Amino acid sequence: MTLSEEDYIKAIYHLGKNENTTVSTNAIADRMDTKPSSVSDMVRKLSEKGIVNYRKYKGVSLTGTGIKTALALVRKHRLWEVFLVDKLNFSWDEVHEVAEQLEHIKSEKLVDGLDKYLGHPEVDPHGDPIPSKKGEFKKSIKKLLNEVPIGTKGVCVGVKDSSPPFLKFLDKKQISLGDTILVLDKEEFDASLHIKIKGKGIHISNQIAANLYLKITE
Amino acid sequence: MTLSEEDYIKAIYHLGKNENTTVSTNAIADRMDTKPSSVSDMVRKLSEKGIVNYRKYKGVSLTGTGIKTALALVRKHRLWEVFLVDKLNFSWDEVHEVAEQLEHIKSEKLVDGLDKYLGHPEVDPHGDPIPSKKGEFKKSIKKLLNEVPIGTKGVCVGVKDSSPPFLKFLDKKQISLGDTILVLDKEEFDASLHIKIKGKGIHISNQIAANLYLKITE
DNA sequence: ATTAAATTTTAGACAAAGCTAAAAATTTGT
DNA sequence: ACAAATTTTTAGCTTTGTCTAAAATTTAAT
Repeated sequence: MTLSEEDYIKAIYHLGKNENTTVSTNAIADRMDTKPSSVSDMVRKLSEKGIVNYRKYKGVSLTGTGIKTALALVRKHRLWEVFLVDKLNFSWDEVHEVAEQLEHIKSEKLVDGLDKYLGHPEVDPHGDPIPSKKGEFKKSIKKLLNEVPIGTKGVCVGVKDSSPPFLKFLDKKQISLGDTILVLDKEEFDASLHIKIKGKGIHISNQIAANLYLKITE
Repeated sequence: MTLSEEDYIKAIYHLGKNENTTVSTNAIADRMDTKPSSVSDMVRKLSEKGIVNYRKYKGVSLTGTGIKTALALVRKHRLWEVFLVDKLNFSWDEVHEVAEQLEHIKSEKLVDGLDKYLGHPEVDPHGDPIPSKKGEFKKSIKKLLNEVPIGTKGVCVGVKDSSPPFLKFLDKKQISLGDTILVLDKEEFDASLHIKIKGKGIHISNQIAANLYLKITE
């Protein structure tokens, strides 16, 4: 399996999102920053290898083998992201490019060792789930913080209101993208929230919560 | 800098060992398990890029830039080896192949972070010195354990007598390749040694010491 | 439903890195 | 010193992955 083949497999996997969705040549070319003609060539090759299902002009989808390969790559990518953030103090937004390289390293022992060393994490720093060795993983969805039930745990992945005052407020409260948030309790009176973030509990208004996106795995 | 170029640079560096020694085409081909004709091609390319000095039929040597590149690769390789052994419990002899892949990952922040995370190690699990970020490092030499002065610290890298009884003895004493050994004291009477290994002090005869190779950085 | 627009595939080239076989240069043996 | 042996380079071909331009197919629009 070459570098390039692996990149195509990942692209097809991410574009196919939900299931065995069939993906268009142009979509792949766009995502990979290459030309449709190159995609045609590679897709034919992957098809001959039994990694994708392909009918000319009709789009492409991953076979069982293809999905397994894709999940192994995603697993590696996300484990490395956890490593970079947890152990080497990379920040949320610096990890992707490096993980993109690291995911191509071939060594089963390395991946297993890393997984164990990191304590078998279930999500990466962006809140996306990490497939198990067998390829199992939970789906994750994005919701506004004020819409989730008590007890929900997730990663803060975005803001709805991106005005400077709001961002400044978040900064003051020490809430940053990538932080894990646990919803402890809700006030009935004003729908304000008690949450746990960075190890300590804080109290935020419903209005704040209504502008924070949480990625949760269910 | 492509993967392949980096591999050639490392090969030339290791063959040139001591200094700006000029290296032969055949030697490179042998070490890299490729053909001399391929080496000729690549060497011409590296020469055009200012990474090696090259005169047809006269051999090749690294330029200043070339040496800097080589040292950066060696640094990465050895840091990863330390990571694999110290953090992921790889054994002495499993690390090379994986480090060979990891050394090609491009990210200054990653290398610096790894170095710091590992506590700025000075030698890899084989006892070979790790170049600093600036490319400085101590030479290392191999000596028999009974020939080094008190206070010497090194890594056990080999045996002179490889007979089963001796190896069995080492096993019983829990002395393995890759262990760091510190010479604590020498008995004048029988030249036996007190050494520290795996955190605890033990006592070994001169005869044993005379059959253990230590790699020390001076 | 037939043409126009968009998408996809093919054909032909190119660069990187390798190989084989043959030519050129260097080294060695006598 | 000169022929033989060795080493190194060149020439030409292959594979992988890419590109451009042109052809084929599908989709959309009137």
